[in-house]
Amino acid sequence: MATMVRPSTRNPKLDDVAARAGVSTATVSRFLNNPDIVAASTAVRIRAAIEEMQYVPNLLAGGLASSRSKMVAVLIPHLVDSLFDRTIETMVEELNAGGTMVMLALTGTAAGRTEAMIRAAMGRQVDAIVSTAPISAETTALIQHFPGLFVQIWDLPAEPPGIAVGFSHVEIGHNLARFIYERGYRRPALVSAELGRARLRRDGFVQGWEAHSDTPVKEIAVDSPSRFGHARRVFAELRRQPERPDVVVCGSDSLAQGIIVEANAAGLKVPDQLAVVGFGNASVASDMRPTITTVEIDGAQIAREVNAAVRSHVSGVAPKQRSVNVGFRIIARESA
Amino acid sequence: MATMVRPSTRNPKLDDVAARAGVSTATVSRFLNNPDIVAASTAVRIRAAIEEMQYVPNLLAGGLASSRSKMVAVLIPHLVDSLFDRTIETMVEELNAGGTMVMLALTGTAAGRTEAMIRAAMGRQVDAIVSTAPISAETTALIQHFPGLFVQIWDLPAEPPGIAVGFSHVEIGHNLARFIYERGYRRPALVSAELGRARLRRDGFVQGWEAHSDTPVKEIAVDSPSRFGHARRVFAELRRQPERPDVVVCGSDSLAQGIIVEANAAGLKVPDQLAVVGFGNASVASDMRPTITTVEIDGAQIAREVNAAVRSHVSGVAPKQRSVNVGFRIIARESA
DNA sequence: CTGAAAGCGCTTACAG
DNA sequence: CTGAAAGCGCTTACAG
Repeated sequence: MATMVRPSTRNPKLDDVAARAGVSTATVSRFLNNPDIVAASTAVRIRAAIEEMQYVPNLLAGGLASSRSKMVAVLIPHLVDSLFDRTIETMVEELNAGGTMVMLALTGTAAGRTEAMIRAAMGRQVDAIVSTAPISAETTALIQHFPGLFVQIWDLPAEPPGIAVGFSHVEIGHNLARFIYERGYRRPALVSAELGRARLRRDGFVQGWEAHSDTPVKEIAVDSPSRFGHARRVFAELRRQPERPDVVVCGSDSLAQGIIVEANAAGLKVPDQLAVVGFGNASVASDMRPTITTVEIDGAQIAREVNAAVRSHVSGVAPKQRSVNVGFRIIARESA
Repeated sequence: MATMVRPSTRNPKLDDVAARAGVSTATVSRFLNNPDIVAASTAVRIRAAIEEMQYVPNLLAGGLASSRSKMVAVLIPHLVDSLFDRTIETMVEELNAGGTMVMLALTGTAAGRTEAMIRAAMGRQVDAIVSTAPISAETTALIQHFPGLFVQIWDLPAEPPGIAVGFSHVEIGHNLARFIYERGYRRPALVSAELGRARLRRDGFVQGWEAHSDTPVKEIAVDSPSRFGHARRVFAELRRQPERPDVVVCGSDSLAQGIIVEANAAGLKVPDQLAVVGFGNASVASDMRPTITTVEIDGAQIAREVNAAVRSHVSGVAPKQRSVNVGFRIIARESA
């Protein structure tokens, strides 16, 4: 039953600062939110009072009164082995610098938790919700009641519930097929998760490949997300093929890295005896030996586009476009 | 100037639900926060009203009134290449499941931003602040005014400002030195960041090694955090040594992985010609070829201990202990 | 440029 | 088990 004893001096509030500075609470509030509209001499006194009292504004009260919480919710499936880490990092850093905090919600890969997390975010009156998850019909209905900005990222659905910042997964698959073909490879294996966007890239790849060649694409499924640990099983399966593939297109750079390690262990030269392509352009892609040919997604740019849209939404301006396509780039390196 | 037009039907609030259910707002509030104290028949009506109106409680208002925000702030230096990803993931998942959201704040490796982020968290009235950062004297003064629980993790300072959940970095270094020696290695190289906890592990290692051997430890500095990309330079420096080290102790598993790749590329067998030790027991440690000998930190357990402390703090019970030592474990695998 | 006052949407003693 | 009412700490038209 022991409760932590606290110093009896309660933390100062706006009234205390106002009293000390000899102004009204309204003026202190204005100083806090819009310093320019306060007289310079008044500002000096308020600033001093705040400093002396170590005043920290209660942003729950502020948010309630202004209906702007200075919080943004970000929904991702997982944190570990995530393709989104660079995007999240850039979003958080930039928003933090502007005084907005990020609520991180983990949805897992199964459906269901996404809606609960959206509710949790709405309950906190966040200014925006940024989600990597595809949105179901029921969830769309919920989002209609969300007064903030809903941003779907890493994808470009035809009719996003809010706005979208992403790229075309089908197009990536398509371009990868052409790239591989033009490099002279003729027996591709595709290692891919079977759901969501990985599926879209797979579809694009298979379609694209069929335009060039009659050789079927050898497909190997892994669970999502593609990771280093999948490599052993995948490589074993590759070796079992009667006609050995000459290139493996992977769902992530870490899986590609794993395949290279397995190939080395088996005495296969990459890319001469087996070429490898990754996805995401993680830092290992350029640091691995051999360096890994991959698809670059500019996660930081996605973050910047999102933040710009959030800022303009908060200041009452609707984003110019419904969808922002940040594109992608195939980076040819040593592994393929 | 175009602002998004919103449906005129404002979102329902507690009064609306109360009116619909034919009870007072107090009763709805009780139902929401403590369903058991409401009569079963009343509960049925309230539940129905909430469901029909798709009511989402405003937790900013709730937090202001109750001074419990159901938010916890987590401060880490970076998201990418972070040793903390498993800890954060477990914390977020568990807290989310209990209706608490996590505010993620990035502090960078330089000082200064930590205090700003603590202020930002305090302003949002978070129930707890969880930080991986060492705390300066001024920041400690600020924390005195924080009514929530302050938890320092991944370390065990003698006098934490709040509570601490972590382990001894010096002890890890010490035990690693003994482990290496007992395995028969005699010319260790230590690759480590020079600041913070990496520095503590380094000190423990060097001290521990001196108890066994007169051979000095070859030290190579990298910037924080240790990562795969450092391997090329580090390995080159290793090869330049007149007396080649027989084991490399790394600051992370991904750096260890990089050293193995470099060794392979140079035709050196791991562990026969060069042994490698990692840190953290990331999933690659067990998936790499050879598998990587490393130090396991149970990040998920740290998260569970933190969450338990937060829960008890919120229910008014002081945590039993000031410090929780979750320990560590050296896992011997193939690489050393 | 500044102040008095109403209001944001909840929670919680207090009384019954 | 329930209700009336005060209060949480801000913001913001409105008036000057």
